[in-house]
Amino acid sequence: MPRKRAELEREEKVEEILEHAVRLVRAGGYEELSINRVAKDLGLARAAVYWYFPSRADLFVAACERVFAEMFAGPPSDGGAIGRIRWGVDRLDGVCEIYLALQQLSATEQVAATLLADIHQRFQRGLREALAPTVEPERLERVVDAVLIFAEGLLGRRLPHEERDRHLEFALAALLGDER
Amino acid sequence: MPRKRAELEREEKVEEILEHAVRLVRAGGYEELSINRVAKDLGLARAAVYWYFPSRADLFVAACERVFAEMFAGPPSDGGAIGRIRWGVDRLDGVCEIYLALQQLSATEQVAATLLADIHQRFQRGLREALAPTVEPERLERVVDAVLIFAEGLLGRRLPHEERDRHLEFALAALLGDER
DNA sequence: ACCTGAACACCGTTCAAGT
DNA sequence: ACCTGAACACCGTTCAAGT
Repeated sequence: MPRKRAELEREEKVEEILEHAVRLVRAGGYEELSINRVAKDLGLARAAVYWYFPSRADLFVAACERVFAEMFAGPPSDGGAIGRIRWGVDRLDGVCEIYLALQQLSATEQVAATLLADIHQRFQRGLREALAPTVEPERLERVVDAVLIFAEGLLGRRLPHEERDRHLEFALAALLGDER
Repeated sequence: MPRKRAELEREEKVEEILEHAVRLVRAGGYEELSINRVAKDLGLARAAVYWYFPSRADLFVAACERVFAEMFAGPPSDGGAIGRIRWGVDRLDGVCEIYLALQQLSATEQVAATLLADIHQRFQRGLREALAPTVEPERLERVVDAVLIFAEGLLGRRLPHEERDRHLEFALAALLGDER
């Protein structure tokens, strides 16, 4: 379908705002992202931003969408199940503040809740793949959920890498059934 | 030690502010607690509040201290290990938003981090007591940590009571060793 | 010691007015 | 369609000035 020139220009502007929003969010989560800041940095009036994004929350969620898309775009790890999961938790830890902010926002903002549900599904798919060879089929779905919930719990702790790994390894051993 | 009249009056004022802060925090977490709101409701100038609490974060943490003290003051459950843990998660869920806000604040505010560490310790003590009869001593400490981390992960999900219990039960069965 | 009023430097959002 | 400037209703914090 052929695009009108006006549509292209609009998309460029959206792109410009979104890119800057991603930069701010990466730097300091939801707190650092303010409509005022975006407008000032881009040389716009504050109100102009609202022509492209209906609210701060919407802009944040749009930026999150980008951040998490890039996170999932990375190459899948090649280790065993535990190696892959550790790698996933590492990736998630890299956007820890953003994830927790999105989680918090999802309590009041539908867009945030929708994106979060989507992210959950993608993690669940990855976990299912990683764990399918090791876990009995009838336990698989519940183990997947449990691992994800535990990983989210770990995230909130903001532990040093090493300690985080210790907890993760222990929980995985228990959840995957530690008869080896 | 005998108290001076001035000291008593000061404590009464602190008490008044703190009580109102607790009310606001209970109603809507960190977001709902604003210095302006406290001042207006109590008929003070905004700046006056700073005579008793150095910042909004400090006032929030002081209010949290109250909320969690009351939470721990409740009667200990009488069920088995799993019953007691379920009961604890229930209590924690009752102050879910406050707990998550405190967790978030603990990333930047020392007072918050200190209180959170204290709360962790109290939960760990409770869990240790509940699990000591069921879990081998050398695994106990790590199981305690894992259960608490899992519970925190559950908290962030804001699931309906029933679904939360399902996940908790599954994780506990795995972590406590499900050979029964 | 305690409190006020004003100020500073921010917010998100709305809206009439311009181009 | 896109953008501005001003306005509204908030924030947290500081500080000189009062009692």
